[in-house]
Amino acid sequence: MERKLLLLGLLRQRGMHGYRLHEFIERNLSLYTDLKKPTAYYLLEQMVRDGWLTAEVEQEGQRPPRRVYHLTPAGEEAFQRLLREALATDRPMTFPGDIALGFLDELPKEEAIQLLEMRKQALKERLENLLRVPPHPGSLQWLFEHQSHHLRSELEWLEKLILHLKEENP
Amino acid sequence: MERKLLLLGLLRQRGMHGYRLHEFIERNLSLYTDLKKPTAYYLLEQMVRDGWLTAEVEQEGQRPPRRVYHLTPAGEEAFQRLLREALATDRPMTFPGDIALGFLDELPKEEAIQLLEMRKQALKERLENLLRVPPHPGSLQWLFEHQSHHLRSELEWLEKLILHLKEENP
DNA sequence: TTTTCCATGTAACTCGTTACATGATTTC
DNA sequence: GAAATCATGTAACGAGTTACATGGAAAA
Repeated sequence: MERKLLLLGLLRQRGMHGYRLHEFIERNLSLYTDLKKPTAYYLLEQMVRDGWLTAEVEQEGQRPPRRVYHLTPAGEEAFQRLLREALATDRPMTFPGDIALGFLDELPKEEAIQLLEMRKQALKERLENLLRVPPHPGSLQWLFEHQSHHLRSELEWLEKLILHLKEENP
Repeated sequence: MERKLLLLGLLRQRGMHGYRLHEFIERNLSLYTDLKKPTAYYLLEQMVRDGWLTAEVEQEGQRPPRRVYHLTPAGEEAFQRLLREALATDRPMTFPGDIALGFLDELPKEEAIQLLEMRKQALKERLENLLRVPPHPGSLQWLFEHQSHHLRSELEWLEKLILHLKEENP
């Protein structure tokens, strides 16, 4: 549903065709969501079938025809509903990389530390890359803020874990 | 792959049949992973086909027969490989609930704050529930530590966001 | 002139879930 | 006698991905 919220929110600001939409998301929001091209086209057509969007074909010169999407009143309603729902909902998150932590004691401590240092290094680079991104307009900046808060917090946690392993009695 | 790592890691400690395995995961690890029953059975059979596990049928009295799984040398190798890989890998995470933050400014500020307060309340309860869990043995405790670190960090962030919205000039 | 861009899609597949089937056995 | 437990699975479905198809136009 979050993906539909995203598409609706962007189309609400101005009508677009699928290609532009996907391009915009790739360029500006790839850090916060990953919406593949076929998925985007599929969801758009689904929302047309559900009466949330209209699609008019438009052609410029000899370029390929475009299907330009706009919100219907039902689409606007859906957007309002999905937005409120998403904001008010706390979603339990499960970290896929975490299961391995449960078997940390199966490795020699030296090696465990070394592997975690590799993870830390990659995480650090990801954070640095994120901080290089120019600021987003308006509320989009909150996505950035949340992401960077999370990365900093993860880094902090990893450092604490590594330190703890190092200081443990052998 | 994380699911297979989990199954391998548990079976390595002692052989088990699918039902017990799933039961154990449900009881002790449901906060950190969700592995449905049919998925467990499916993955186990897949690993038998791949030569990672052996399965011997065992029957106690008139109870239903059990397929008891044990690691083969190839299974042990796979476990070692998957464990190292998972520990060293930093996985970019995307928060599904976040997209809505990008449209925060589409709502009256009062309502936005109110919705986020609801999210905060749910998050708080989730944290409190987690803290009520008795400690896990050995490395499993790290799963708990990471989860609770993350929840505290999320709560902190949400509080900062709400505060910022409240203090913004109208 | 070959590559990249524009623009839309389909087909096949993977991973995982839900709902259901089976049948004995212990518990209420 | 009814319900929950033990134990294994299948079938159908859903969301999303990858790889591919098409074909003209612009750019290198």
